[in-house]
Amino acid sequence: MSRPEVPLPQLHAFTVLAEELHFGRAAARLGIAQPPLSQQIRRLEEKVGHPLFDRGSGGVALTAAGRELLPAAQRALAEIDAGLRAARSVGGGERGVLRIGFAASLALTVLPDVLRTYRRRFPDVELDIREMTSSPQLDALRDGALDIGLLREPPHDTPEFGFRTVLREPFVAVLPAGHPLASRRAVPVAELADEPFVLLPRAVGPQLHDQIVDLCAQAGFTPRIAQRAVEWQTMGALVQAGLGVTLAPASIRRIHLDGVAYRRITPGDARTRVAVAWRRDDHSPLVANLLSVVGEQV
Amino acid sequence: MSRPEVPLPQLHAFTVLAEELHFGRAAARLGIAQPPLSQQIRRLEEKVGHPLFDRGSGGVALTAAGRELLPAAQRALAEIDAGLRAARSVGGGERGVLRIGFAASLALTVLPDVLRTYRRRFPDVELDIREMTSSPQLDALRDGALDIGLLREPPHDTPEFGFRTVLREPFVAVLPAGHPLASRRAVPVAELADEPFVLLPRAVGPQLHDQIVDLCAQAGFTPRIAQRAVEWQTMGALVQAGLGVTLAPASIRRIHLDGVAYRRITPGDARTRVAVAWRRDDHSPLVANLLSVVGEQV
DNA sequence: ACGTGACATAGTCCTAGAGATATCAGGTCA
DNA sequence: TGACCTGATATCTCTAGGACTATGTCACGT
Repeated sequence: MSRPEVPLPQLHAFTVLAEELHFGRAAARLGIAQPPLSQQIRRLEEKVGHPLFDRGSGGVALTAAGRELLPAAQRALAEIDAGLRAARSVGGGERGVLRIGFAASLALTVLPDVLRTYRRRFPDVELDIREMTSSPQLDALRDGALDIGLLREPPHDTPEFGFRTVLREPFVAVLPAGHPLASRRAVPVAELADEPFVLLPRAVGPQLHDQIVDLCAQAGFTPRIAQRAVEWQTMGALVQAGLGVTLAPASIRRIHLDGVAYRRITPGDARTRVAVAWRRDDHSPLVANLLSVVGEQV
Repeated sequence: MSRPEVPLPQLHAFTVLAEELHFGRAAARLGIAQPPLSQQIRRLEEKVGHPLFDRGSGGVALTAAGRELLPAAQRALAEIDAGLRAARSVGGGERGVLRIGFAASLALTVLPDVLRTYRRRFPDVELDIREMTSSPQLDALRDGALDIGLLREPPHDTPEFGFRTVLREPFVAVLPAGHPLASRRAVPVAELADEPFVLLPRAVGPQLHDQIVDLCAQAGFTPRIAQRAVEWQTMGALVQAGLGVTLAPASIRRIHLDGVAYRRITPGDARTRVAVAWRRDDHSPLVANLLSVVGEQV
């Protein structure tokens, strides 16, 4: 493809004149006077090397050469138009694919909230959502397999990534409804010392796991872990069945289960932090938009 | 389709840079220095409203918006390129459709000569060739159903049409080989006075028909027409079968038939004129080219 | 620390394109 | 024949685009 020979405005003028077949009307449609239009056409004809219109008495008509050029010119103009529109919509983050990783513990709380808001603002963005634990999320972000991570307790010594806190939530005690402690408004953590615990496997979320264990340690005991479960629903079911109790982020309340009680704990100052993560050198508008949506929401 | 927003050179620079992914090399390919290329890209990005390239360390890469725009820009440039080429080839008469009408009597002589030469020079022109008698040819030319006519004895009071003589040929006598006159080198027309004649129907070619009858009249007789035939081959066969003689344009000699003799006539000064005809206000390059080919050939 | 490669920025120049107004020329039709 | 429509010409102005050279900045490798 060599350098362009003809300016686009001339091709545009050409197509309009080809439609109108009348210099005056075509010029009006182009918003210019008639003489400049005559010039544009003449220039174009000079560059093509042949007349494109027959200006005989009885009006203006396309020549064979003009009929040959017209569809090409129309397609080219349409291509550019569509291409610019597409580039703008993608560039503005209105369209595209956004790959989001999320920690399992957010599946029922933060994730749907964020997605709902984002989809309402950017309905044409395709969302590719994958459940992943924290460190694989960061790995995937690093090598570009992921655009956004949604995780708990982000590390803070990583200038490579940006983090924005979405939620800081306290912990609650999860008890069988019939448990004696369930009659209290708030449960002192120390009182759970002798209870069997249901907990997530450490590998699934080391930060959260350690935070819960720490809570117990601060209350003066090491939890006896009777059962492990990955999903919060499963964990709820285990508690319901009386296999143990647990401490969990407060958003677990959204899982309503008969026979399971959620109670504040004392001390109640511990918080688990949920954040979105992104690669700092990723300036994709999709990411920026998601972050701004998150920002509004918080 | 509204007025063009971006100049083509910018799109061209964009596609080249997208291929090279290196400002220096792309500029070299474009035959310009690097700074102007940077400017072009910057201007384009401003008009699009979003960056098209990521200039991070580690080289230049297309952004999502750039990836969106690239194929459209390439297609548009290719369209224009192809469109211009097509228009030029059609405009130069290198390509297109040329509709030619011809009189039956030229089917074996002038027509193939003209067509052969023309096809060699303009192999991409599609030829639409139809046998037509003279006046329908002129009618068809008039209302644009035909581009070129090839006929005998064109009328001369028609400023509407142009005519160019292709051939002026004498008449010959067509005789059975065994006929006494066939032993002569030249046949006086007057000697044919008592012979039965084979002639074309007047409606098929009034000018030629009348010219032959006139030849006889000048020799002092009115031909007795024993048989009519439209095609020259048929006429030859009739002569061969001894049903009569005839006078015909000399190019009929090209039809070699055993048992048929062609002889000069005396007086030998009568000529029949073959001409190409075209509409004077038709400036099609196809027509012009055909005329110039005919001009060279004569 | 220093050179080098790669791209951006600044400042300047030139030209082609696009626009306007005023006027001319060739039809058509009343 | 003269008014009118249509397109072409002539002339002028202005601007944006495209080009250059020189210089700056930043990251990277020795």
